[in-house]
Amino acid sequence: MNPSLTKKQIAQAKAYCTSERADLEVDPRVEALVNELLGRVADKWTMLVIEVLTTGGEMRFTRIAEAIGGISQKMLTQTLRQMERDGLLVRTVHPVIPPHVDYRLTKMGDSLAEAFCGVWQWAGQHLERIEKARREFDARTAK
Amino acid sequence: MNPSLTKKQIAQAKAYCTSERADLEVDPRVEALVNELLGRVADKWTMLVIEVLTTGGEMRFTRIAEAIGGISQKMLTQTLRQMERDGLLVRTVHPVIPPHVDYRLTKMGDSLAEAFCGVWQWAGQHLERIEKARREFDARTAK
DNA sequence: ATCTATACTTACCCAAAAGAGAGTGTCAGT
DNA sequence: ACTGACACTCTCTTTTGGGTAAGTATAGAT
Repeated sequence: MNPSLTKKQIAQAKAYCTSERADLEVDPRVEALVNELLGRVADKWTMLVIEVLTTGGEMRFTRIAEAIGGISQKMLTQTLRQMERDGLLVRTVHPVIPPHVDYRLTKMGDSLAEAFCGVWQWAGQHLERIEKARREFDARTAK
Repeated sequence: MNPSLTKKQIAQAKAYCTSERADLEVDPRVEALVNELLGRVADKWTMLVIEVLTTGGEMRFTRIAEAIGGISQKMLTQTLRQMERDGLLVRTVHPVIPPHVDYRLTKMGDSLAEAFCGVWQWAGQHLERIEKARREFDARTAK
């Protein structure tokens, strides 16, 4: 898959949602790239870290782990590194002993948090309706 | 974990993003529930199916598979069933031979598509910046 | 001299998720 | 009689995600 992206393709991706999307043909390569990105960026732990840092501001390793609860050191390190690599957060090492490392979201990280808000709100608003739909479906198919 | 949700908790979830979230204490149970929901609803294949059905309208099994590309029958069936159960799409079986089954998004499915738009747009807008961040990170850490 | 705190890394392991591929039922067409 | 179309379902294998536990470095406290 081609990792480069033309201006036109980005314009398409942007236009995708804002316009009436009746017969807008989106280049499959844009889709592939955006999906690959979403797959990495929107995983469980990343979302939780974003949430914690959004509400807590700058925090250090152990405090993030406590705030999330139920994450292993391994997974937290992994997630944090990935997010740093993607430019979603900055990692500041204070060379003291014992070690002290701070994490905070970048502007891009903040903007991702905002983008997620739509989905987050949707989930809050539709939670009950989904649970109802599930109950009905299960009742229907149990027969 | 308690699967029920009070009116107050839903209000909190809704308020979470719209307000200044400085020191808004969100009930951890709301978070747990919304995350569970997002985990199921926002997975890779569900997003792709929503995308395809949003642009393509009512479609049948094989056409969806073609449009997505690279999905196994098993995963498509599984995703579609789950979405039906959650009330995101309706499955219409025409009892003819060979079988003919149509899928289309419900209103709730459409609204989820809209909610995803924020993230989708974000991905389109930040793709290049992320790729740049990655290159820089890799250059930095390769030393 | 030993313990503690902090932020990791490494090695090993398991379970769940996903992919590959074959099988199923039925009728219409050749 | 055989093939193909469609929407699956079943089984088997591979991949991935993620947990546990141990190790590392070093200053300061006990």
